[in-house]
Amino acid sequence: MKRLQEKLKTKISALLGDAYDLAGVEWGFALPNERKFGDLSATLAFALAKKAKAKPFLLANDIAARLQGQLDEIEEIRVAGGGFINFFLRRDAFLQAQQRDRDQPLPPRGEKVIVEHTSINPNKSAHIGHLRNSCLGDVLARCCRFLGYEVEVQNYIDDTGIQVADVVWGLLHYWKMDLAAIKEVPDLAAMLWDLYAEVNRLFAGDEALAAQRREVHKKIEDKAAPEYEICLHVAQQVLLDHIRTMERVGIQYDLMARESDVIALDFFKAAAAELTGSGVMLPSADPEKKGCLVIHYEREKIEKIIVRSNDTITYVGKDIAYNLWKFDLLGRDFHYRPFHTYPDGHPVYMTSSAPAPAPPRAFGRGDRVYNVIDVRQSYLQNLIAQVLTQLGHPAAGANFVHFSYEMVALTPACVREMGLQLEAGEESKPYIEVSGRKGRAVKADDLIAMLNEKSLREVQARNSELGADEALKLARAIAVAALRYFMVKFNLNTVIAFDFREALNFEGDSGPYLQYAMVRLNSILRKAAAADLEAAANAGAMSVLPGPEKELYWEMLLHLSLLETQVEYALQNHEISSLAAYAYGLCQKFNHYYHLFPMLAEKDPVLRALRLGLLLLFRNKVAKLLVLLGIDIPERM
RNA sequence: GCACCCGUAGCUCAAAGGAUAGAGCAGCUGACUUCUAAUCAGCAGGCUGAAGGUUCGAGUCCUUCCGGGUGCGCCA
Repeated sequence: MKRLQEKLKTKISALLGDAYDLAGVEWGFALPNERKFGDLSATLAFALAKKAKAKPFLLANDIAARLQGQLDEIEEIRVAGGGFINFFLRRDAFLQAQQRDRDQPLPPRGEKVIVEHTSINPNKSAHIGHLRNSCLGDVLARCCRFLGYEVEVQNYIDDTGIQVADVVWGLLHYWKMDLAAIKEVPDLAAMLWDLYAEVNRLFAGDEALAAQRREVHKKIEDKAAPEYEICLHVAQQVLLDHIRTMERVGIQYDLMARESDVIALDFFKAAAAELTGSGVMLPSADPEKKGCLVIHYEREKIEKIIVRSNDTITYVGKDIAYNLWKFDLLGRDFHYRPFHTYPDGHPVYMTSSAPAPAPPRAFGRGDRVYNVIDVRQSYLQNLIAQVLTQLGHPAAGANFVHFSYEMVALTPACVREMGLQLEAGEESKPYIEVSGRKGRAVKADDLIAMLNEKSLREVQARNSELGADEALKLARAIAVAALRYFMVKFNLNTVIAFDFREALNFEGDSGPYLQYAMVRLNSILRKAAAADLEAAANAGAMSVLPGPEKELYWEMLLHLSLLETQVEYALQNHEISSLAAYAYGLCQKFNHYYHLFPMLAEKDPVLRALRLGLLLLFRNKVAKLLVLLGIDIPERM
């Protein structure tokens, strides 16, 4: 469909070139929401009318008359709605083209995209807020791959920050554990979840304890025993826990980039030379920030401290260096070591500061960078984009994308439901932000467990003859679909006020609905094959279909043809949710069609072949779409 | 104070400046002896927070106001 639209636009521009001055006129095609307005609608007359100060309706009529009969793909052109030029496609030709081209992959783009997502502090289990991040990032990466980009997924591990020191202090001085005892803990991340919340409560009211925490942080930075070893162990174990959690929902990484390596390899020193040399980073003129090096943030006219008066580097400073590296603009590289291998054989590498054999593929060197980070970090992300441009890298500045999304929050009712305390004044709030620090969040593993449990009950109720292992496997696939769909179905700037009932929904606008449609469709195609009713990829001419069915058939065909366009739209407009909506709409259309027209029982072989041919095309397109959403299609449901 | 986001059906959300603002959930009717009812068909539910403006056309863009949220630290 995308190629067809481009082709038509070129032809139309050529045909009208003599009569109209199209230079600078912005116009395009849209799919009218009702088929009576045609298959493609052009707003050309409106755009032209604005420029020529003429009546859109008259212009549209003239244009339509000039184009009539000139375009091979078009059956008819009509003018409606005061100036819309509506095109009706030649349906049989379109059907044949769709069936012919359905397995053509998109050509490689020759560009590398780096997607950073997840990036959870390695000091506690992941929660639902992190799941939104990872699901969005994962679908984003899959879309880029689908569109022909080389994709590298990075997960940034802040293993040196104060939050890790928090739990190290807690383990060592509050729970009085030593390294050996800590290594014995089976589910460290979940245990630290509670510890992290508890120590933060303690620190809040006690300056002496807070000082102890800073002391622990300093010992970690100085690599002092046993703090440093405990820190390393904690960060590694928690990271493995995160990897396990995300793997459960089908999310994988290529590279774990550690902040400790950014520091150890002096990345900032290289960045600082550039920043100072170009005058982007300056000593602060503010007496309160005496001795600090700052960058002026133009958008809000404030200064951001990059180097503190004690010469230590702030988080932004490290992040600037790291992002320069992503674009290969730093002149330095990490070392790399294999870290983990997924069951499917996919390896994950970890950065390292110690020299190591070169990995089989080069990391970094991105042409475009997506940082999937919630909207609350916009200020810092915008600052980084500004700095890239100021350092003389406008291309990098333009290709540095903060893939920003709103937070996941809990409703006060949800907080109470979990047996947690509400603070003063929170009862009347619409929602309360999730916080690992306060221990106020739904743990990712807990939510997945609830989904698995509910899913298993549903599976057993419907498939009593299924073995326990099979049922469990099926239940998990359904749970993952429900979770992933829920996490991406909202617009990015919609705050998700988390609700157990909605997250656990398997009906209607949900992941399992999509799976169910595909399972049903596959079942029909399986039975068709068994009954020697060959489903032909080239099923004939749809013009032989009777009226109402023809319209439904066409509706599905037309929308199926939009897959590539939809993925490009989702990427360009940062609306992953539009893909979920697209998938849902397609499956709704299929279910509707299914209930009206029999496939296997149809006696007329011509009709049957047409219907089965549509199912083949549907399976082809929607299977690709569900891969993008990370939703598996089970054998049965 | 400065910057950003949101306000649409009872609830949760869609709507790519376009044609009659759509879904799901909840409610009510109906459809399994027929390709899987995790489905489908139907009913009901709306002055898109308010007022101005721009436009052939505004839920969408601009201005102001009202109501909510977030960010702005020598934390990360």
